[in-house]
This record gives sequence, structure tokens and C-alpha cells, in this order.
Amino acid sequence: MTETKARRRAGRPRVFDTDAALDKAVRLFWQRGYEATSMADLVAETGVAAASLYAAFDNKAGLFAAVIERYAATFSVHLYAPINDPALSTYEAVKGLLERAASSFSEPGTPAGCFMYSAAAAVSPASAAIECLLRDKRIAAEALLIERLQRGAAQGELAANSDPAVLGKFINTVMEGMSVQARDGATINELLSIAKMALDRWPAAI
Amino acid sequence: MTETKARRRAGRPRVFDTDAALDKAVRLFWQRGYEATSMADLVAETGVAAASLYAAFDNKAGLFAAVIERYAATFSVHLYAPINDPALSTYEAVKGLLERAASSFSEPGTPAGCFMYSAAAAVSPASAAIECLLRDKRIAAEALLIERLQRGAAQGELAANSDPAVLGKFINTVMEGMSVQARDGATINELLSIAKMALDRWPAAI
DNA sequence: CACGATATGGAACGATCGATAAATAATATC
DNA sequence: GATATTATTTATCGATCGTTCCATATCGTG
Repeated sequence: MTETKARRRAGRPRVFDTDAALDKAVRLFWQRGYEATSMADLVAETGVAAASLYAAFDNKAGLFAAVIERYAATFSVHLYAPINDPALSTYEAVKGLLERAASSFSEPGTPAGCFMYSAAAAVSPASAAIECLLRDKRIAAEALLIERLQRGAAQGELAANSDPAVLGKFINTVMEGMSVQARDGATINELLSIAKMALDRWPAAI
Repeated sequence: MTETKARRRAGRPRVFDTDAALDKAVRLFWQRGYEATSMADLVAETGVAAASLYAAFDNKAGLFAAVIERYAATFSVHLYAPINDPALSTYEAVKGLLERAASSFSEPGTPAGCFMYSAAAAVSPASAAIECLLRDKRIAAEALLIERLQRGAAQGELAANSDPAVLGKFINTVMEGMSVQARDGATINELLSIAKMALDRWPAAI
């Protein structure tokens, strides 16, 4: 696509910045959820006319799909950076993940909690497809975490009787709960205390 | 009110069973969330005409408020029964709570997860009042759990350096995460594994 | 420079939303 | 038996929904 980028296509150039519009849409969907966010809300928040949004994203669900990818490319990359850092031990990686979760989920400038867990927690049957998109992202993130734990186990960093799949699911469950807690107003310190208690159950190798 | 029950009021008697209607409404809101559940859906599911629902509950939010109370009086009472059981030790009470959560959240005949955590995870500003109702319920449930842990601590059932508030918040966070996991398809065994990990390293008094 | 391709924005579309009106019905009360 | 009260049912309301239409604009290409 760098070829098409260098040689602009025919037709009227898009005026609005799609990434900037997506960033604003991320916040709105994160805050209110897919079903409670109307196209009128999105128009007001992004400053882009409805027809222009439709030209770029096809429909509301298409916009939401792009929003998911935008969140994954920004917030999730930051959140999971410790998991993808080979310089960290397995324990340090998970500790970093939970600490970033505590910080990110309670950050003042963004909606509380995690977009992936709350933006489409419950939807109508007509929106099942977008709910599946989010669920697939959550399942992929959990699989990534479990893979990291499995590599740690293979390197002797976990207790021999420890099951990385169970541990990974447990850590992920705690993170999901931290998101709910954050949306209910939990402070970063409360979230860090929860993270610490989860890490207190770490199956260290002896 | 037994007096008004014995001597029926003037006026046309209500035909539909409000508890039965509420039970059906509980399931629909639990499955789809407040925002994605329309009055037309509720009419179809309960078999009660819209005007009759309005006569009984005033408006959609009023119906939802009644649904919250119905859920609290049925599912929540069952879920928290171990916490209210004086015959159980503090550890046994929490263990029972988490086991019931694992079972209830993944029960085949009802929507997955917990109504309290998913029915209004994200709403529009116009629905802020009902979101607050649910949040207040969650906060009250967490306070109940913490009180139980505090009584256990006072009775010497927790380690001296253990903070019942932090432990209670941790247990509650795990339960909230289990609800998200259940909605993503986690089995009762997976949920029980998570519960078991949460109970590991229980701060027992020595 | 004309043409084709694509974007923009305001207006408007059909469908659905939550809620109410009006006629009728079913009770208790006097 | 008339009256008052409350519920039911069907139709309808104004508002909002997601989406498209249409006139216009802005580019690249031959």
C-alpha cells in the first residue's frame, strides 16, 4: 500500500483525519458502550458528518471494527508491552502487565476500565457480530499471556506443578475484575493492592 | 401490606403476574443489557402489553429498577448465602461464595455471568440513574463481603497482618472477572480453577 | 479542459424508539 | 345499580435511530 500512498488515488481527497476521528470514537464507545452510542453522538464528538463517516467505514459496525483495531494498536500495545519484553522474567512481565492495568484503567484522562471488556458487554442479537470481534480480541490476548507463561514454564520459571493455562486465566480474570472495579471508581492504589494480592499467589519455582 | 392484600383495592385487578414478568425481564436485560433491550423486546418476552408494563412500572427505567430488586432477591440471595451463614468459617464462607459464583455464572439455563456486572456496563448519559442503581448494589455487596471478613478477623480467623478491606476487594474483583470469563464461554471447571487460585495462600491465622 | 472517481454536507428516508391516549373492562364501594 | 378506581388493549404520538440521496466539490488522468 505504500505504492498507493505515494501515488494518490483519483477522486476527492478525504478531508478529515481518520486516526483522529477514530481516537475520539474510541473514547465514546469506551465510555457509553456500542449500543448506547448513536451516530449522532459520533458526529458531534468527531466533528465529521455522518455521510463522511459512512464513506470511510461503511456503517456503524464497520466504524466500531476500526475502533477496536485502533484501541488494540494504541492502548493494548502499551498494556501488553511487558508481556512482549524478552528482557523481563515471566514474573516481572506479569507484574508489569498488572501494574500497567492498574494505572491505565484508572487514568484520569480516559474512560475508566478497559475498552475491550466494557464496550460491548451486552448487546442485541443484531449486534452479535461486533460482540464476537471484541470477544475474539479478548481470547487472543489471553492466549498471548498463556503462551508467555508457557515459555516461562519451559524455562523453569514456574513451579513444576503449575499449569500456565490456569495461571494465565487467573491473571486475566483478575484484570477483567480490575476493569469492573475501575469503572466503579476504584483508585489506582486499590487496583495495585489487588494486583499485589494476585501476584502473592504466584507459583514461583523453588 | 397484608391488610391491603386481604381487602383488595378498588379498580380492575391486574391480570398478569408481576413476578413472572420480572423473571422474564431479568433474563432479557441480563442477556442483552439495558440499552440494547427495547420495550418491544420486553413485550414479546413477557407477553404483557406495553401499556400494562407502564401501568405497573411507570417507565423503562422503573421496570429495570424492579428487575434489579428481583435479581437481588433471587440470584444474589443464593450467591451470597454462604457469606450470611454463621455456621461457616470465614474461609468456608468465601470458598462457598466463589464456588456458587462458578456454578451460577456458567449455569446452562440462564444467561452467562452476573447480571449485576453486565446489564449496564456502559450506558448513555440519559441512563446514568439506572447505572448508579446497579453500581450501588455492587458496592453494597462488596461492603457485605468486607464486613464478613472483618468479623472473621475480629474472631481471629485471619492473619493479623491481613487487611479485610483489601482481601474483600480482591475476592470481589476475582468474582467480577469470573463473570466476564463466563460470558466469554468459560466452563464451570475453568471458573472453579480460578476460584481455587484465588483461595490459595488464604491469609489464615496461625 | 473534460471526464471519471471519490468525498462532503445537509436533507430526508423508513424503521424503531419509549411513551401516551382513548375506549373498554373489571373490580370495590356506597 | 351507579360511581369511582384501576387495568387492558389497540392505535398513535413525537423523537431518534442508522442510513442514503443528491447537489456540489476536489482531485487525478488522458
